[in-house]
Amino acid sequence: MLDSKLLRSDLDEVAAQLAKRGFTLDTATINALEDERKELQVRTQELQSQRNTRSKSIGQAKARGEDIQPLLAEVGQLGAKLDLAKEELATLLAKIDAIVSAIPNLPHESVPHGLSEDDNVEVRRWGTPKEFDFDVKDHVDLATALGKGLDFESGAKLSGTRFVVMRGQIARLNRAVGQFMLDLHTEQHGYQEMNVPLLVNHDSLFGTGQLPKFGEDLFHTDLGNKKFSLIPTAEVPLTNLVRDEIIEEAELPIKMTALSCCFRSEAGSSGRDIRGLIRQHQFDKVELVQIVKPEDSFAALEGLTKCAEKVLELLELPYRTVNLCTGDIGFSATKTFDIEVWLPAQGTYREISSCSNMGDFQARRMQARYRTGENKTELLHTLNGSGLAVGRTLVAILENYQQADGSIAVPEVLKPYMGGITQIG
RNA sequence: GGUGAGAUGGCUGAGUGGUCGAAAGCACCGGUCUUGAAAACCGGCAUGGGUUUGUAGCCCAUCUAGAGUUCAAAUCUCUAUCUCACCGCCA
Repeated sequence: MLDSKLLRSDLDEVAAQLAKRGFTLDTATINALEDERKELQVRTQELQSQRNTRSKSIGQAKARGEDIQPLLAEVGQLGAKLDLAKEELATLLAKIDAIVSAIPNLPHESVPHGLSEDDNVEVRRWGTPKEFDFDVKDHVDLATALGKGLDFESGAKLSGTRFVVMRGQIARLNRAVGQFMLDLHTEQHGYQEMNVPLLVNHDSLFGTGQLPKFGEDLFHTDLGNKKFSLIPTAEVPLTNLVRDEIIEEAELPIKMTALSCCFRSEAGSSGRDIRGLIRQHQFDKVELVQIVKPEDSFAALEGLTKCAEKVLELLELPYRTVNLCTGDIGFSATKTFDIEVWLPAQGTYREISSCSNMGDFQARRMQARYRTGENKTELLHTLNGSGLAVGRTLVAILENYQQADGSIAVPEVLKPYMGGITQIG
């Protein structure tokens, strides 16, 4: 959510910033509604003020034992006028709120301009893709051959397309990857391990920006009067921990990590990445979240991104890091780095982590604040990133560590998590 | 699932229709005192919004949330949510 003061004072500048990310702001409509709002709100508050003072005088007159009938008659018509004004105002505010809630965050000045992913800027590259002296297989063929380690047919039978059953050492490898990441971030990077609900309420989804605009990307439950949604990422519960809170400055920064299942409807991507583990309805992910003071957030983004990259470096998987352009960053983000891992079967780098600084955009929606040294409350900044997506890491390991006979070498750092075995198959 | 009790400012907690945005205590901030600190004393201290050149003033809203009664609601009514206790069921 953008600052409503900014929208009032500098609407044209906001529109110009948003245009950079391909979002057209209807300034004429907003201005018209805003004028109406100003007039109506002032009038409503004026009526309320009148009612308050008269009610007060009735109380005082009664206390003095005077006849209050004339006063009652006078205040009578006020009520009807006030009710009408309040109703009109509520309708108008709801209309404005619907528009403002759907406006994305402003891109930071360090974000490259561009309208599509072609304009993203690579900022660094690590590792060298391995040369294979045999025909590489993709992760589906590799894992299927290993005792149906990845079983998409069973996934389809149990649930449907975009679901998978993992079996044996592949299932264990998936668990090992998650454990390894979690241990790294808690033991080396100073994040606190968290375990959070996978079903959350609508307030939480609004807070991080999934609602109202992106409801169709989520799975929803509806049990009587309880409406929950499955989390698309642990960013939602972790970040919402500070919703409606005032944090003491000394407690900042807050750094949290969680390994969780994530659920996505993939409504807009039918036909994309149909094969394999890349785009599933359900997958594991280790999430990194930081809650920081405003002046620290861009440095924190660099640090958080580094933590995610470290996972790939320890796994010895080549990657590149990309500064997303204005047209490619997400709704709530002011700046985003994507980390892409090398996949030999596709001969390309594929996204495995997305690290974003949300600025105060989520904090304003959540009313997440901190108390400054001067005893004032100020909005926090929130950041999050995958550290990493477990399923996609599994894909990268299978494909990068495959050997000529179809077996998979176990990455050095994962051996303790795999009971000491050195290869699968 | 059943029964009962609750939900008030950063925390504890008073307040059952009329200057209540809310007593008091704690915490916090400033000051006096002190070589310094503590104690004591004095003062300050909620949030969101509107208006405005204004972090001035004025105004509005907020005592879990929503709806209602009333000229007037923290206070009365209804609904929801959450918390606690006991019972039942259960991984």
